[in-house]
Amino acid sequence: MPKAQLLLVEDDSALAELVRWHFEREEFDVQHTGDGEEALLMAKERTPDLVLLDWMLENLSGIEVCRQLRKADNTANVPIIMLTARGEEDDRIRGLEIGADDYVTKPFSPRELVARAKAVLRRVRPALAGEALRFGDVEMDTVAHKVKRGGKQVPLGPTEYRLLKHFLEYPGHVFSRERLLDSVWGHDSDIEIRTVDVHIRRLRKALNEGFDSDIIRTVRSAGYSLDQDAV
Amino acid sequence: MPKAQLLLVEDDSALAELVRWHFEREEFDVQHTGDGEEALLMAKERTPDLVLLDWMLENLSGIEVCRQLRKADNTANVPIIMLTARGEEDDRIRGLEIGADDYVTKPFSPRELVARAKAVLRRVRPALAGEALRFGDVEMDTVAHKVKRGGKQVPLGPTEYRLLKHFLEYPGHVFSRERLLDSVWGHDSDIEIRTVDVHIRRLRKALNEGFDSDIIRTVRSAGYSLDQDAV
DNA sequence: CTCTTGTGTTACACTATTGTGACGGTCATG
DNA sequence: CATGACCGTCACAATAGTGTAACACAAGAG
Repeated sequence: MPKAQLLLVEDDSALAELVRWHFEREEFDVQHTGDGEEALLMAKERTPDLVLLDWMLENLSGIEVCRQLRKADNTANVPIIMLTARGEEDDRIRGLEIGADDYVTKPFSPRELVARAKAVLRRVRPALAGEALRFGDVEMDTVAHKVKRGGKQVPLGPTEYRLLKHFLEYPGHVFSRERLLDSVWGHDSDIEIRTVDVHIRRLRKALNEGFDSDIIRTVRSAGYSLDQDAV
Repeated sequence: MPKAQLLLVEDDSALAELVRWHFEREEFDVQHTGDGEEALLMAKERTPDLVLLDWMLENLSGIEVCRQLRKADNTANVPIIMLTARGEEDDRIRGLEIGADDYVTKPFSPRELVARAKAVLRRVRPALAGEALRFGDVEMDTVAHKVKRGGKQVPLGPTEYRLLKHFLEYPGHVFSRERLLDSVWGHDSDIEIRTVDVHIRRLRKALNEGFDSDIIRTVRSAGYSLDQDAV
């Protein structure tokens, strides 16, 4: 299983080390900085899977970092957990409204922090949390690399598997062919766009074998998405 | 108006009413029960968008309800926030590990609970966290490329979709046919002006199917706009 | 009321987009 | 190194969506 990339932004270095230790023990890959500006650069360069963000920073307030992260394309969807000494209700609400996914007040239990991090990750990137991905009656076991529909195993080729996985990670989202080429085939591949159609076709065929509803929706001139009810 | 469906499972009825009041004020549609078995039935019948789940229930423990919800196809992906009097770290961690998305200990601030609920929803169903375009009873989820009126899905072609999106982005604004050609078709297209009428017609037809009010207003010699009470 | 202008409605030919099956090549794997 | 699974591409078929014209209808001006 690939490790989850964690970006820890915290200027109390003793605390940072403690947190790092707990997360590394849980197979996270931890990057750390105490500086807001630097955090933004690091996030831009290598998109983390999760950000732990201290509210009080030297250069740039945590809340500002949070806002900036939400603005940039590559980090707009990265989950953020705010860490803070402030326990005021209004602050917590403000943090959540600005786009944080969770909010933990100091002093916190590192184990609970890890549990919360996993809960958030499970939601956003289930595959990283070692969770089974599922949508309707389709279930993907990312550890065993197996896919079932209605309890029956579905044989998939590697590309179909990655394609389905991508859809399962963002259930319901419509992806353009271009976007799918980027995410599933890789940023730099010079593959014909229509190749996507063919693999969608193969994926459909495999998934619908023995069923009469099609869980892949074609959105004309936009792309494809998962959908429970074939419209 | 399409609201987020909230299932509240809580056997302290005074508390339940308080929570209900706060969520309804925020445009949630709240269903309530104090019984675990009943909660499962309700969730099965009408899949909620979010579940608030008390840990201590009469029939079935909250944790068991949580587990059952995760098993059923239609509720496997529904986010769950656990409510509990227990503040023990181990309990919190256990709740999160079992698949809860968040965990709030009593006594909690209702406002914070609402903020947390929204944070979770924003992640799972952006369309329900106020990030969808809407006007009156028409709602557009730009991520899933879906349009609903009064909760019922409306099938639209690509051009109708773009046209409606444009109107929704400037609610109430009147656009001339020329302006619409520019914005929706592109300012270099050499399309007949009357084509706009035809697409307006198609959009109307699709949106008004099964309703008797027309939300598109014709402004004679000026253009079209969205309007709640156009006839 | 009648004329003129603007809008609603429909049918239809045409275009764009997507579905599908076949094919040759490649790459692991035994 | 032989074999089979898998891949990307293409050509053609099927389908959905588009623009236009023609006519019907409605609203205001005089």
